[in-house]
Amino acid sequence: MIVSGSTPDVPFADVREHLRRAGLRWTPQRRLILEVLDTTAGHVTGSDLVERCRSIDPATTPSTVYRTLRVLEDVGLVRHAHGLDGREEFHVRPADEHGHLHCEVCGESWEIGSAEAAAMIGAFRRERGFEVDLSHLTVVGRCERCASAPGRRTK
Amino acid sequence: MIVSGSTPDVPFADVREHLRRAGLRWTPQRRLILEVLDTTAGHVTGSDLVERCRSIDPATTPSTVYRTLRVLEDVGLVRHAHGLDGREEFHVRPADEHGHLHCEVCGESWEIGSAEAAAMIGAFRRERGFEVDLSHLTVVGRCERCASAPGRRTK
DNA sequence: CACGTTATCGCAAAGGCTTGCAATTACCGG
DNA sequence: CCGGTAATTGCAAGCCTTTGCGATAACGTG
Repeated sequence: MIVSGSTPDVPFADVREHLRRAGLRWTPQRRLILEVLDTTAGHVTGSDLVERCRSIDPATTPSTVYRTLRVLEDVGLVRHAHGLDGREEFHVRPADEHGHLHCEVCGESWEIGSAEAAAMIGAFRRERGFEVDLSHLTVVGRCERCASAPGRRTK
Repeated sequence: MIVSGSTPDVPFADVREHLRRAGLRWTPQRRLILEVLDTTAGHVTGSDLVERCRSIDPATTPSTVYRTLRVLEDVGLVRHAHGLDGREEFHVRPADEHGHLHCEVCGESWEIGSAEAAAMIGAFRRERGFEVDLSHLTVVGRCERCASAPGRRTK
């Protein structure tokens, strides 16, 4: 659904280093997961990722995938946002973060660039000392096209 | 966790009318659910609601509760937002909508009033024709206190 | 290169939520 | 107040995700 920009190559050597520094290990499972994540344009849900990994290595286990996603996220290599239904959607951490705009009627989504978000982020920082996590931001509502017509939930 | 304002009384007669107009029915199960929802300060997750309803009527069934929540939301009597983990949190539709701010470190949350959100909502409307759904808005990041210290995920 | 420590894996079970389907019952009309 | 139609309910089964636990295997050391 979301088709974002490039496909940044993740230097596995660096990843391994990243993990090692945190006392973590570099395993074939983690490598596969990261590889698939990296190959994927846009975002993936946990179950999608499990499926994709399985198509490469049928032995892939859900628990390992989900746990690995957390580990990679803790280390800062991966990020997640939430889809329209609240499910987590993962992606390799991009150079410049962005949030998402979801139309609750047609289900389409758009990216919110950091420039566009600057004003609101600044406002929360200024008035609350709150540091907004842009890549985690999901704004739901109705897009221009759907805003005119009535109706609710498509999904 | 969230303890919002008043406990608005829902006039059941009106609700019944609301439903009837949409060709829907007023059943004891729906009444119980709405009653519990109305009695609850702040937001509830689906499973919380099931539990609360069960403490009143042990015969309460999850599927009915979840389905009823959707129906009530479609009719406009109930709304939901997303917690830190993405789970839906329901509440009787308040007179004035508000969004939420969640600190991903300490887990605390605050309300974003419509006045405070006006600028950002206006910006999306102006620049994208996008109509933001404030009561569905969940902004995640780090609160003032937690922003200084490092660390990730508390939960 | 073998060994020990301990992070990680795979499994199984459980919790949260959704969905198909047959039985029930709210509601309208007579 | 009775009967018929269609919305709802309850159940069972299923998907998604998390978690405890024993077995496995990275990785650093000797």
